[in-house]
Amino acid sequence: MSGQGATIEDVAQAAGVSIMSVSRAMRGVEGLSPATRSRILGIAARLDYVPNRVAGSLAASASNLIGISVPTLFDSVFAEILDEMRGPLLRTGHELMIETSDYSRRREEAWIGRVIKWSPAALVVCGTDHSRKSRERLAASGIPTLEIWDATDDPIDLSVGIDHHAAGYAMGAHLVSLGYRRPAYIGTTTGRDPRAEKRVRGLALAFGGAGIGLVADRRVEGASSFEAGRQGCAQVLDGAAERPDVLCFLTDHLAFGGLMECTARGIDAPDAIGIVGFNDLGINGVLPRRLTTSRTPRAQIGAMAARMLIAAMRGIRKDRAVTLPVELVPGETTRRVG
Amino acid sequence: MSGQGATIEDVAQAAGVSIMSVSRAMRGVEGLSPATRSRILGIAARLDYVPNRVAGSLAASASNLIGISVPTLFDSVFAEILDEMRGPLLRTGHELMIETSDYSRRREEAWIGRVIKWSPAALVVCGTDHSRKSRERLAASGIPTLEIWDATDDPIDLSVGIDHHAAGYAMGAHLVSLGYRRPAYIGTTTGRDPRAEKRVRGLALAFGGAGIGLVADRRVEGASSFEAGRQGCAQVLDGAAERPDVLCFLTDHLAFGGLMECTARGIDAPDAIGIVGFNDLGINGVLPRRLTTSRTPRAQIGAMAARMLIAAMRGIRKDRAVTLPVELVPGETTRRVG
DNA sequence: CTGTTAGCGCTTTCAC
DNA sequence: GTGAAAGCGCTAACAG
Repeated sequence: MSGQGATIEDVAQAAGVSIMSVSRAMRGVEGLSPATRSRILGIAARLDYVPNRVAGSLAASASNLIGISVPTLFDSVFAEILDEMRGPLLRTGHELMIETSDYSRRREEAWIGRVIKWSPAALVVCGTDHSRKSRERLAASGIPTLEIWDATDDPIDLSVGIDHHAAGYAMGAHLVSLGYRRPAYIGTTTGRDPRAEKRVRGLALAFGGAGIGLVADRRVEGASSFEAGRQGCAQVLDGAAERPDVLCFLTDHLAFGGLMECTARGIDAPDAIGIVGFNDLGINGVLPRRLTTSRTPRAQIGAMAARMLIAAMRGIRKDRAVTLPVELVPGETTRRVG
Repeated sequence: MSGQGATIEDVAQAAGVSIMSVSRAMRGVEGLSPATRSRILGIAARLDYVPNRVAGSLAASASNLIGISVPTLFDSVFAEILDEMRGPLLRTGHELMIETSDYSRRREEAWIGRVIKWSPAALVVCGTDHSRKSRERLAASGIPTLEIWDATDDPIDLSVGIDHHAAGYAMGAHLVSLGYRRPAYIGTTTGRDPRAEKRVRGLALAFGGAGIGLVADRRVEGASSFEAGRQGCAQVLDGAAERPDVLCFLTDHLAFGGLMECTARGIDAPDAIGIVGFNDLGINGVLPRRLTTSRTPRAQIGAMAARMLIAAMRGIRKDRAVTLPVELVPGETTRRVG
């Protein structure tokens, strides 16, 4: 039971028209005199009639649903992207169905199988790293599909994101130029995060170009990102044969945790060690010494994603693969050394 | 088009049975010999058949959807609650449809109107502050409805949350007992957050009992919670006729922003001023001086919410209104004064 | 501009 | 244990 809501039939009867006229009036499609249209709409409103989208979706083999899969809601990056997409998509009459995959391709694949049966108007997945079956299903579905957050030249359908490898490389090159020679990386073990791996590889490549390898590559799990960063930092400081001269963290929140650990040990940043984050998250705006980080365009990705999706649902595909720039933000947790 | 997925008819044909048998097999209902059941399931798997839930929902006037409305995804509190609910609910075959209301009763009401037409298996809304129409619709729908985060004696149907007023009062009483006499409150202007208002009233009541009023009640908007806290703190320090001796923030993230502002001004906590947060968020685990805060049971709320929902969908309603305890956590940003 | 006829893919109900 | 018939509430396609 969906409550005792009025059906299209009730409205048709009350208005003295056929249900098709009500259908047309509700959907705002052509072929109805303005007079009857407004009369029907008035009666529908009076009857508190809300069209049953389940029936509508089945009949039309199409729904107003937009399925969105993100790895997690804990990372504010995805919350920001989602929030930016929501407005435009809601305004065009869509409904969002959000899934979290926990960085699991298997879970993503299972979700695609389920959500596709809702005949969604569009699908959004995170990154470019999907199971073969997922890719096939998405490609064969004919449903507008958008890959967000990661950039690619060869999207399943559409994509908008940043070049994580380039971002990592840019930071590495920056640190090399500052004179850092013993870099360490600290991330998390939460599932596989292909974007993070790309950044590490970019970072390592830049250092490698100067003949330098990572002195540590630590993955930890913590109760929170902050805690993971703190623990990872502790482990690297305790464990590495060589004391790193710069610690590169998965995100700003990990970096802050690491910074707290260094401070607790009397290791001052940037004097005794460099600290680097990623994303330029909100916390960075209030720190006495801003983190050296990379500013990612989350809001633009979200806005662009909505725009591309809405266009694609109208059959318009202009830029299929959009790469947005990442801005390296030198902060006060690194300095010129050596 | 929902892709060229197999339909129930395809499976029936391949198995040489009627579609009813396939339907029974897929849903795992009684009335089918184990042999044919497993044969059908095998063929369905081979054909990659995924039942069309739109058709199923329409036919049964019931879906596996669970609609959930939270104010925002930016507040990690809701991300935590959602994450805890997701597992059990997914395991029982449900699909989550998450909406954010931006703390707007109007948006919540509109969403209820829409989601109800999906014949959801259950509905989750945040808090107890809904429009009259929302309450009526939910009550009349016959759909299991759960109000989370706020506690109430008189739920629409079910509720699980914390007593925000009591939490505010407890903190106020604690601060009074420590000797604080010039409390200020700093929150945000984001829509109306009835839970936050309850906490402030509880706080004010506790101080009022000692003949003390709030010297400031500041609401600010910032790019982030951290930034809002910093700005609110700056405004209170600049604006208040009397310098407050303790700053009570909406959440830990605002408190951290405020703490940074105080530090920047050379106002040390807890020596020169007290700082109080709410929720005991992850950041508090890595601070050199832990914030005095209130630990809210987000995970338990989520777990309990899922449990209550699953039971209710089976027609079982034991505890209709659950109130979980909040733990006051004295930190190192307050001290005995006066 | 408006209405009629067929379904969408599944589940309910009732036979067998 | 299994199947046939009759919809769920709506929209596509066509007729007038």
